[in-house]
Amino acid sequence: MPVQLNECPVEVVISSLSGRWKIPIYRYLYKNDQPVRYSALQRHLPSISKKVLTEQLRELERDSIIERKSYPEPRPRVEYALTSAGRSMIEFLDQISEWGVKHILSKQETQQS
Amino acid sequence: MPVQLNECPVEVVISSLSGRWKIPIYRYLYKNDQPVRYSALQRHLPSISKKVLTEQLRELERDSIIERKSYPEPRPRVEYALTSAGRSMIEFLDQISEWGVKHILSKQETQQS
DNA sequence: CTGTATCCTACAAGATACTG
DNA sequence: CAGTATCTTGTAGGATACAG
Repeated sequence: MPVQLNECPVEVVISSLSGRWKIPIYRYLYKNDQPVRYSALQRHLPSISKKVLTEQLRELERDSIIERKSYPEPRPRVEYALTSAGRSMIEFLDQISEWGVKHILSKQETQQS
Repeated sequence: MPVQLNECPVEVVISSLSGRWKIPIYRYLYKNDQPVRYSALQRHLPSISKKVLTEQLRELERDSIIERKSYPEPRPRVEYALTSAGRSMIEFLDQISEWGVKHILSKQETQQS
């Protein structure tokens, strides 16, 4: 039986987390635990350009991991936050982290910086 | 505090699973539960080229997810299998799958094929 | 402040041919 | 059988300038 192109939920989820800045964005939103402004993300990720930041945010939004709220006030303001689905990813992310610490960091003991 | 470039184990693990064919390869090795020949992988993933297959295998090997054993017999033979670290990924992969089924597939109910 | 619009580069992935 | 070696292409990501 040949491979089924993207019927596999694991592939879909992995690829939705695969952008260069997606995990850092996720971590920041998760840690803050409240809506965060575009400019705050920009400040927190100093080496990201606006184009790329917007792209990564749009993709996370398309994948229902974050949500975007716009307040077109005198001073325009946009806030991003994890959806409840996004927040619930923490369970497997924690397990991934644990796996990584166990199997990656332990291999680097013998390396010099 | 700015982002730490790849001190984050989650980023490392996600990116080690991010290749186009890595999850399909993983799934095949996991399902078979025994060493699998290069040619068997090729047959199972009909649309992959040898160059790409070899690349993906080398990366999975570098990341200690699979191991390669070569038997330079009359008819050369190479077998790939999950390492025990690789096999232990199944725990979070299962959780990812569960998350995906719950949050992705359920959104597609309203789509037509 | 929160974005687009362009342009550019690097690299992942594919097609195809050749090899020990 | 299990790969390299080349060449090509698509796309992610970055630099920079402009805009509502």
